[in-house]
Amino acid sequence: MTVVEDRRSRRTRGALRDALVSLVLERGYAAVTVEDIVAAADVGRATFYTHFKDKEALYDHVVASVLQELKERLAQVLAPEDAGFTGQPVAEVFRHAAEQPDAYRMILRGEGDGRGLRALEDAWGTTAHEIFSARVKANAVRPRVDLQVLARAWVGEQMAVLLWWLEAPEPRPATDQVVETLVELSRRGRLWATGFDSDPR
Amino acid sequence: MTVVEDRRSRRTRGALRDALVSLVLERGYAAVTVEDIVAAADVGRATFYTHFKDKEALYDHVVASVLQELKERLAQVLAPEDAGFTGQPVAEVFRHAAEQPDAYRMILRGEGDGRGLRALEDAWGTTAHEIFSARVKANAVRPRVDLQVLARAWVGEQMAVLLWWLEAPEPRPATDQVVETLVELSRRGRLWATGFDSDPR
DNA sequence: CCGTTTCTGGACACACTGTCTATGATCGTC
DNA sequence: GACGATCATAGACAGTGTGTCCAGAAACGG
Repeated sequence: MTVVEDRRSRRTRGALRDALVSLVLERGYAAVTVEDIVAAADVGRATFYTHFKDKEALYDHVVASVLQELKERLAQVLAPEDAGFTGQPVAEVFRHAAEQPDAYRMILRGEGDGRGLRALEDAWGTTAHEIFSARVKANAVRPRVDLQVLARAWVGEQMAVLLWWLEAPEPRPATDQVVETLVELSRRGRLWATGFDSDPR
Repeated sequence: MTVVEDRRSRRTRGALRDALVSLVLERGYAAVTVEDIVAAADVGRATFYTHFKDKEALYDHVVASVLQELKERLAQVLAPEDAGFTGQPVAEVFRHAAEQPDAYRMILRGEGDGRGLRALEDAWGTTAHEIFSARVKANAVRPRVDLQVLARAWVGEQMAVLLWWLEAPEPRPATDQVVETLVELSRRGRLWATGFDSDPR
């Protein structure tokens, strides 16, 4: 087995990936046919089926690639035992998304009947859970809220803001600024953002 | 034009709606065909097309029905000028979702390429924005965070938790308890949930 | 350069779609 | 309970996209 893929395969797969993503963003996943994809990628239809079983397999391949990269990045950021709350992991996700905004938009919009969305949610949620666990351990306290729920909530918030950010017209607000806002919300709560620091009632 | 729909139409449409939702939850939207739907609903295939243009139209109809109901409910809860933060609107959404959990699960999972998800996000987000605006006005402060972003984040958080709640094995945790947790997170921030009240960075 | 791998168009059976028509069943109403 | 209006239905139809196969052409890496 060769280490590096045949150039033709590489080119073909890349073209198919790009074609899928851009067509889905344009028309929606359901409205995209394999024939559309091969036409956009300028590839023979028979060729498609030598690489992927069907449209779904190509979609899953794209999602898996993105998640694989993301996991590797997050692993690096999380390496130093970091019970503080620097927002590093969040920033890393935003940076990654900025590098391939289209794929992220496809996933976050829920294209593909939300399969990519759920996969991203799981991957991100696992990281979130680890962060919260470390924090609880470091503070030696009993968590006030079930950590699974907390992780879900946190991830849901971030994914929503990430999608908003990716869909915003360019030039987008600076990554650091958005991340800083998210961290502040986690730190002080949402009421802080619309009123006084200590809220009566 | 008659006020009440013909009984036959009502029955047929209801059966189609239920069939779509349960099939989608079982196999995923893309894997469900019109033939499957009419078989499950025990309706002739020709009949389907007298009511809906295609599968997508049926899906949109279901989503629109849910959102319509939700809007009416939220309007009632929001009627009293309520700048406090009672969590009433959130509780109302959870109650509504508990009444038709399957439709909500279909939507929140992102089935239908996320179209329902986006529609729900918009409806809910509008309400959220109104709530935050009222609060900012009541406190006569300049919001620290763009209210659109804030609304997005809030809604994202709640939708994530709602889905978790709906997918949880029965008996589900009590609505009030989950809502109370969400309100607390908004009030004090997420760090509070995993540590001490005043957190040193 | 040569053996291997990939690409390709065209043909095929198949599943599902969306439309139409004629007939029978069920409705609301008087 | 009878009647006109509306709805449900089976079956036929052409059309579109799918997934598989093949044999020849092209591009690859060593």
